[in-house]
Amino acid sequence: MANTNLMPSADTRKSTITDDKLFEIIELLFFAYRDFVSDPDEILTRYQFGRAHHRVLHFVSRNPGLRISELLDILKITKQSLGRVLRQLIEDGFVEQREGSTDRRQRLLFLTDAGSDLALRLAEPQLRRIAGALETAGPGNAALARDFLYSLVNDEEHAKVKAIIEK
Amino acid sequence: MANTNLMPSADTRKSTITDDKLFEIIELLFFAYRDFVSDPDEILTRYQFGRAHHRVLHFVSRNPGLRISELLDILKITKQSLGRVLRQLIEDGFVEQREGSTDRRQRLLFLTDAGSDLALRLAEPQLRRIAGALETAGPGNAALARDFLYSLVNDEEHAKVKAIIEK
DNA sequence: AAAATATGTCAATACTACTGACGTATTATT
DNA sequence: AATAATACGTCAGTAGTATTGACATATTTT
Repeated sequence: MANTNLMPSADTRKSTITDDKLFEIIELLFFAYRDFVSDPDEILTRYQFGRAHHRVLHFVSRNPGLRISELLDILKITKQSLGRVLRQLIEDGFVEQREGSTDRRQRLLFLTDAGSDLALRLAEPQLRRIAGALETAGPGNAALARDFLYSLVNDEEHAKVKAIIEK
Repeated sequence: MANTNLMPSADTRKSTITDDKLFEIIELLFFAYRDFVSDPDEILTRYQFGRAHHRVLHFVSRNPGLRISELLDILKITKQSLGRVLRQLIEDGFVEQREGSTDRRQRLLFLTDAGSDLALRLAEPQLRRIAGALETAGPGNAALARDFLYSLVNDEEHAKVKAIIEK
């Protein structure tokens, strides 16, 4: 399998941007994400929690009454993976489940007061980091950053993502 | 621990951007990264590899002759974690180690032809995704996206990251 | 009554990561 | 030449996240 020619050279791809510039952004996405999650990670270890717990706390915090199936679709993990994480959060008193009022099969998710507090403490360094980055990049660039990130998301997820982030 | 007041409200933080807009970007970073790594992940499973293998292939591909210690500093993982991943990549013929010419303690890392091929195949969907996002966002925004991501990186890492991405 | 939905749970497995310690080869310092 | 520092490898033990595939229950829809 010498050269399968899976990557056309820059001039055969209709793009004005060089591959070197694209590689820069690939690497910056790695570095940015690495540091972006490092602050919450540090807090989470004190609770014996990991990133999965953070994600649940975040999305339930932003969407009280979220259903299990919706959370699974957001996180793109399996029921089993979510199950253990959710059980720990409930046992430790950060998350509550309530029966759906119209559909009693549903287990709607809510944060307790302790859960809300923790979610805020986890969000705080990330909010600070992003606010700082947007100030460095200059005002008015929040929309550009948002549009760029949004375009990175799979097309078929766009509608769902839009519905989730716009509160 | 009712309200520890760890998050000042928007008006006490000197920022023109509302928290809601910042939360949008927090969530978009999650969704963008989730989908950004999904294509390579799918390829990697065929080799029984994971994301850590991808990262090694990527950074060695971009920096032939990289030292173990440099790679550890980039990935921010421990020697032990890197050790197993590297051993698998070497056993499977994707990575080679060579003694440093001036310092024989060093194990300089290089990709084999198979390793280069795999690195390219893994990079290809990510290059495409980013090129597409930058075209959607409009030309000239590559620099803005790059600056925004760069600002998200820890300040004390800026010099190192700059040196790595600018090839 | 049957089918579909929402959720929970089991066992087995694997990837990534950690801490802490110890060992070896090589180079730099005194 | 002896000592210290560096670069790397490796051991054991543990933990968090994730998977597949199967099976079970309660509830709602058809």
